[in-house]
Amino acid sequence: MKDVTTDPQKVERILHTAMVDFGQQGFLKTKTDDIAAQAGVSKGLLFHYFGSKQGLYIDTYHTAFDRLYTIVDQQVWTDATSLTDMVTRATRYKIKLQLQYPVEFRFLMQAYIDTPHFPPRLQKEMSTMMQRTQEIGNQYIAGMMQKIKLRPGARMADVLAVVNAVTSSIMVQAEKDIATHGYTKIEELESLIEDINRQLTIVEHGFLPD
Amino acid sequence: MKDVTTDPQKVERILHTAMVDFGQQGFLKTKTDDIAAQAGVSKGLLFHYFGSKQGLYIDTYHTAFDRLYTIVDQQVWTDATSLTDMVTRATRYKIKLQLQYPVEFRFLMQAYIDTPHFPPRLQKEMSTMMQRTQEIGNQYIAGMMQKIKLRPGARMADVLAVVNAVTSSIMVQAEKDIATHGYTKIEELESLIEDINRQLTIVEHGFLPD
Amino acid sequence: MKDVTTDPQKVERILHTAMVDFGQQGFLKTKTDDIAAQAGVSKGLLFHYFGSKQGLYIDTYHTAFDRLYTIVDQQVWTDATSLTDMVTRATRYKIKLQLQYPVEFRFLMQAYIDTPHFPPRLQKEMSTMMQRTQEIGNQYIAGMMQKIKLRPGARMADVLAVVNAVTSSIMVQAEKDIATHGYTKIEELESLIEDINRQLTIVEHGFLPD
Amino acid sequence: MKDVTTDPQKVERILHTAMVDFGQQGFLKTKTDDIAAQAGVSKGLLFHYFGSKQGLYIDTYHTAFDRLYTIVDQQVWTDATSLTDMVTRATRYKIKLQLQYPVEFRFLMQAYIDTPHFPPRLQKEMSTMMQRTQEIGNQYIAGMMQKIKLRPGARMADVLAVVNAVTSSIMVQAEKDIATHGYTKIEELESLIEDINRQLTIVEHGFLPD
DNA sequence: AATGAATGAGATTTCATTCAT
DNA sequence: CATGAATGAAATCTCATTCAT
Repeated sequence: MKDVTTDPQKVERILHTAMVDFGQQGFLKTKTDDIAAQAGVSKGLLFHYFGSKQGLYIDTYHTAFDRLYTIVDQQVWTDATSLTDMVTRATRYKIKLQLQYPVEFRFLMQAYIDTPHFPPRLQKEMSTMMQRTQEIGNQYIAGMMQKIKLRPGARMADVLAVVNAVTSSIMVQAEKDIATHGYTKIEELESLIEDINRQLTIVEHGFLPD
Repeated sequence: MKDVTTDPQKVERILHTAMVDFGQQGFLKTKTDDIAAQAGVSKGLLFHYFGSKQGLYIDTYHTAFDRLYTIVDQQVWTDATSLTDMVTRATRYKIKLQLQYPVEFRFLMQAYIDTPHFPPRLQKEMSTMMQRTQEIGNQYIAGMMQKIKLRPGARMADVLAVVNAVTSSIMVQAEKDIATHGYTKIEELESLIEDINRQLTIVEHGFLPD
Repeated sequence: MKDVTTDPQKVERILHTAMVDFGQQGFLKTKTDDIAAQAGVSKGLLFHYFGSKQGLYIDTYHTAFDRLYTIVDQQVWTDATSLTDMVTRATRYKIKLQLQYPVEFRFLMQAYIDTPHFPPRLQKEMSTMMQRTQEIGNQYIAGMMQKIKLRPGARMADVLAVVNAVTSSIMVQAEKDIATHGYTKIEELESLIEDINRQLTIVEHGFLPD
Repeated sequence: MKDVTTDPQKVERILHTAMVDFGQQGFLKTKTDDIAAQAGVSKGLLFHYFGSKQGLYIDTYHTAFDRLYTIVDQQVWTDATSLTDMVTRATRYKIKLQLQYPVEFRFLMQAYIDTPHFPPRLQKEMSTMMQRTQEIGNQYIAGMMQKIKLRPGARMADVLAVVNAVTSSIMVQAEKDIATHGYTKIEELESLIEDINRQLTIVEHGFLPD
């Protein structure tokens, strides 16, 4: 955002609207006219505050990112006793965040998917930031896994990949369920938590009989 | 396609170009001007044949879908001895298809991601078709799994979900590698096959020591 | 102009209108809407043909320049007997051109004046072309003056400067008269020719009594 | 300026900034935002004081005009012995003024050039004032020339025109040199004075051998 | 009097779609 | 059937001017 004096409420309204619209429709399909109208401000103000549509997108990204990643409480899962327990707890926590900040979550997932279709300048800027986000996520899981003792022949990188794959697919499912059924409470998604718990147990012990 | 007399070669060129462009840039960013120019036909013909940009997209989808799913040879993996072997073989076969039909593959993956951003009519039509595709994929894997005897406590649906998650993440990685490094031979992607083999072995036996 | 097929009549109408409007109002004040409307074409076509407002300006410049500088007939004055005769004839010829191509003349004079106010890219491009034009003009006059024998103490460069100054001021006056009174025939501007003739005679012989 | 109570310092700052910006970029390219920011006042005040951008331009013109033409010291050259001497001195004095009041000079020259591109109301108002300025300038020179005895056949009006043309072209050159090289002392422009001296000598005695 | 956030009319540019040939 | 020049609605962005404080 430029060094213009801004009305925090309007900024908030614009960013919120932008997050919703960009998150639902992606960058290209979202119209600045719509954002301004929905936020109850003039088109001019939007450009006065954010310079351009791309500038608004970037600021929206930072807002969503900061809101989510500054409140993450790592303590929730660091005292877990097993990987399954650990990742299950982390996922429950993540889904809670997703329920608490559905707009931010959706926007960030959308941003991740949309990046290749952005205008060049925006694409470049977003790619850099995406990478940073990716790395933060990996650090958390990598940290968790250092305590685990592996079965002979099982490589750490592969276990990480499997756990990541399972977790991602559950998070995508959570996103869909929230969007489709309008869930707002963690209880409504408890079955997903149970799913990941069982699935990770399979990854821990295998699905074949001994 | 409408009931107009068409020149098969031109239809083919248009559909191919559309598949490439839509697959690389998505629906909105792709310009009808570019498709017509690259296909060596007039823009008028494009609309004469396909009615609209959305109509062209739908026809392109059908073409890509049919080309891939009519040639799938299930025999390749149905005589496998273990799930890991089975899925690894299936994945290798899938990656071979991806190398043989990179344009169709890329388009379909892009279509899957893009669907929520389409204009309403297109979105509705695409969603239905997507679901059908999903189901076909699941049937294959489900078919494979019926022969497997599971460890007590492990549910079939969960094993299926884990295997799907692992396979998907590998396929996404394959897509990225192909796009980034321009791979054209299965040998260049053999390490990915080894990855999924090791990862599925972990899923079979677990990563914890007995 | 890009490699698009163009309707010569429409191109002609657009360029003519652009020349008139840019020449009267300068670059910034001229609106693409107006040009399109006056030329009887759609706004879209204008951009289809010329890419941008700046592109249209540059093409208009080339058109004006080429139309004027390809038809210049140097023979008119090269057989003159004295400098005064020579420059007077050249000026009459120039004013004739100005009457024949008032739009081109006005545009080019305006372009010369406007250059410093252009958008950066256009400014750069125009500056280069302006310089070229300047040089062509100087060559003509320099050519004329090589035959002249000067009074001791009078430098060629100074004579050139004085003649240039006198000629320029007459040309500016001609432009004003044409714009103000709507003159269309050389006869109506004959008094200006007489002015420059008398003024150059003064420059030849001085205004002081011997 | 309207009949509002005004803070003289702020008025001064606004007018100075306006003079610089209008002089450098012309009327249209200059933004009221920039003027207000550079003058350290609010945009509101600018409109409160001057009513509109056009109003500000007109007031700026008056200010520049008054500042230059009220301090002109005619004594400097009225005791000259010859026209060349007289005009050379006057030009040196004028260039000194230009160095002392570069902003006012540049603005007035720019205003002279820009006039035809102004919005109608401004254009009308400016034209009138321009004429007045022209006339004042002419009076000075005309005054100088009354003492001169002309060669038979040479008309006063023509001599005046030639001298004006030569002087103008030198003043334009001075403006360019100052802008380009950032000259601030009369010594740095002494060569221009010599130029006009030699050129006027040519006008006095002619460039042809007797 | 003074502010500067806010406005919205208006400018340039894009591109799916049409239609005369 | 085939063309591609032409259209104009719609999008992004600018900036003089206003007005609540």
